[in-house]
Amino acid sequence: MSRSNPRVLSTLERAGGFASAQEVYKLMQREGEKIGLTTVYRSLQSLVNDKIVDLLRREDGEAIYRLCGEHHHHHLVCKSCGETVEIEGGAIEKWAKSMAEEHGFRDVGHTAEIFGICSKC
Amino acid sequence: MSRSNPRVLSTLERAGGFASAQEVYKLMQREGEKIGLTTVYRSLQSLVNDKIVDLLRREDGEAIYRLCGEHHHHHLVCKSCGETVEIEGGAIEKWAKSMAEEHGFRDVGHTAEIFGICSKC
DNA sequence: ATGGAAATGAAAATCATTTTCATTTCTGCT
DNA sequence: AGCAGAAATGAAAATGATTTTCATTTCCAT
Ligand SMILES: [Zn+2]
Ligand SMILES: [Zn+2]
Ligand SMILES: [Zn+2]
Ligand SMILES: [Zn+2]
Repeated sequence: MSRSNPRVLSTLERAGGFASAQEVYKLMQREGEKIGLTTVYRSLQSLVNDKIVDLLRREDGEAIYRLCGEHHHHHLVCKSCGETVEIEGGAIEKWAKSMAEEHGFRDVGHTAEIFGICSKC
Repeated sequence: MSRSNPRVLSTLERAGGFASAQEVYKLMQREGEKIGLTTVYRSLQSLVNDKIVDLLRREDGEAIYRLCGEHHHHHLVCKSCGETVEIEGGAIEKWAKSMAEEHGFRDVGHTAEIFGICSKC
């Protein structure tokens, strides 16, 4: 396992904490950083392992990486500008738990995201 | 736009209503059906457009297609065998709506899935 | 039957991601 | 400083799903 190259994390931050590997790579190129695409991929993977960033998927399946607080939470995302608000999911947590119990499922997790258009857009 | 080849839908049903394009294709091959991979892709896309199947993503980003009732609902999925239960999301609907309002978002939608291990597994 | 539209599928193209592997950089030790 | 092994790096090739191209076939209405 390789450690994350700190410039990758820093670039992801600069990108608004929300970008694909290809985007991070292109951004670093434009800014004159000398780095290989492979290292960008490896660093982002490593950040995901360390739970420093979330890995999710665009509609087309491309992986996007998002900087992320440490506790369990959900997101409210602007479909237009990408602005992301971390929100608490109290109601979801209970819903997931009760639904799982009702149907006899164990070891349950869940995903929940809200997306729309933010007030600025 | 092309119409969906009915044998594709029928195969997806036979697969348990849950498969990737590649899997549907391989299954049809094994069963001696004469069909091209391109047609399988086109048919599945068309079924998604018509909202007859859901399109979601495996962890690795591969698209999987799932037969699906017609009204808005959520899913409880077994990570082991893939068994899927359609569930109502009353609590989620309210949560999503209130969170969105609270942060000034409009045109909001949401996704929510619960996954765990079913009682059989 | 006939002409145009829709469907089909083989092959090539695309594109994100992973793998390979040789080279470079780092680290601890003498 | 000098050296050895470990870790990091990145260019190029490989992979694999999905899309595009395009020529051919099937349908359908007249
Ligand atoms: Zn916005
Ligand atoms: Zn939650
Ligand atoms: Zn199961
Ligand atoms: Zn809902």
